[in-house]
Amino acid sequence: MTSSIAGLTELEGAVLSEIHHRANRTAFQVQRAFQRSPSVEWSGSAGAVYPAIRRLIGAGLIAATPMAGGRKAQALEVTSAGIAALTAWACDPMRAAGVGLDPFRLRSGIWRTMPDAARRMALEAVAAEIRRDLAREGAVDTDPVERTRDELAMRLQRTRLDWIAEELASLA
Amino acid sequence: MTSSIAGLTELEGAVLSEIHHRANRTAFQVQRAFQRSPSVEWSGSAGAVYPAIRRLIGAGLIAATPMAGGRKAQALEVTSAGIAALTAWACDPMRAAGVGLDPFRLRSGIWRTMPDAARRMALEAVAAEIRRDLAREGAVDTDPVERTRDELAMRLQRTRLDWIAEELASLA
DNA sequence: CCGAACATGTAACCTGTTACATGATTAC
DNA sequence: GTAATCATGTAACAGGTTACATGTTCGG
Repeated sequence: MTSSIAGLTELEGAVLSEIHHRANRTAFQVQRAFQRSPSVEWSGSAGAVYPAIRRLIGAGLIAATPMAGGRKAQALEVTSAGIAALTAWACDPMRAAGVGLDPFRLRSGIWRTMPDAARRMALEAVAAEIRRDLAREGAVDTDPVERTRDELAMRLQRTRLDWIAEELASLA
Repeated sequence: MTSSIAGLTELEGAVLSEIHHRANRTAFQVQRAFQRSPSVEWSGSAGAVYPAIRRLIGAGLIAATPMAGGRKAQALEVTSAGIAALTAWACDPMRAAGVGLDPFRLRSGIWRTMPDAARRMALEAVAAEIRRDLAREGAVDTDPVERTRDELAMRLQRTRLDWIAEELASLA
């Protein structure tokens, strides 16, 4: 119980999950996973990932052991304390049920204030972008954890498309 | 065109919208609106709102005029440049279509890795919290912009509830 | 041998958070 | 008069972003 971290941040939880549930054992692999994932909002910048991992190691939630081979790489592993923290973070109902930062939702009210022509154009542009996103997401991820996240992202996008369709219909 | 702000942040856009589309004319009213709104993720802290307004004034997107009466209050108004910036911000398809920071989505994959009993408990706790949120949101907002946002928040929560129901059904 | 990918980090900067400070006005 | 609300701000801190620095290893 060396943990000095009371509640994990979203990034810290995501990092723990990345190491524990997915095959990412080095800090670099964790960072790259964030960079490649199109659905995650963070940039996966080194200036965020490496300090986060250092914090987690300091708190005893991650253990780092030098890897065999010439590479400087350190093999990361989530400790039992880390698993407990990760579970607590993932299962906190208050945080899980939060709406989060939803750029679409934030803008939705504003679109309704716009004149019909501009509104229609804006809605159709966003719908096109969402369809592009859905097509991209069609490439199935091999990892079950990420696949589940993609699945929910697609549901969210379909919900948005439905809403846009209703808005456009109300304009016609 | 004194604007030194290239792209508005989410908070800056929300502040402009708050002043322009809703009746909030002073910095204090804007701040309070953020604090009261249960759906917005930011805390509506003075340390965020006041500097944001100062930036927007500096960029010429907001005009501030002293209000009549003893109060120190300044009446804020979105300038024409501000309206243009707000519209551009609201209608940028890339940003509007983004998934955002979704705590539920981030955790969804992790829940699937949990043993059935714990998973069921976690899912039901989150579902209960979502239902509580939906009940709260039932209180209809008088403002059309905020009401639209609430409506979308409720859709999102219902989508989540559906997903949880399917997950629980697959466990049975 | 050379470029791409691996691997780890640091520094300056920006923005949001909490917590505090200050004072005026209004309702009771 | 005194408590609540209005109104504006600052300071210390936390955390993420970009951009840079550094060196290794592997494939062609």
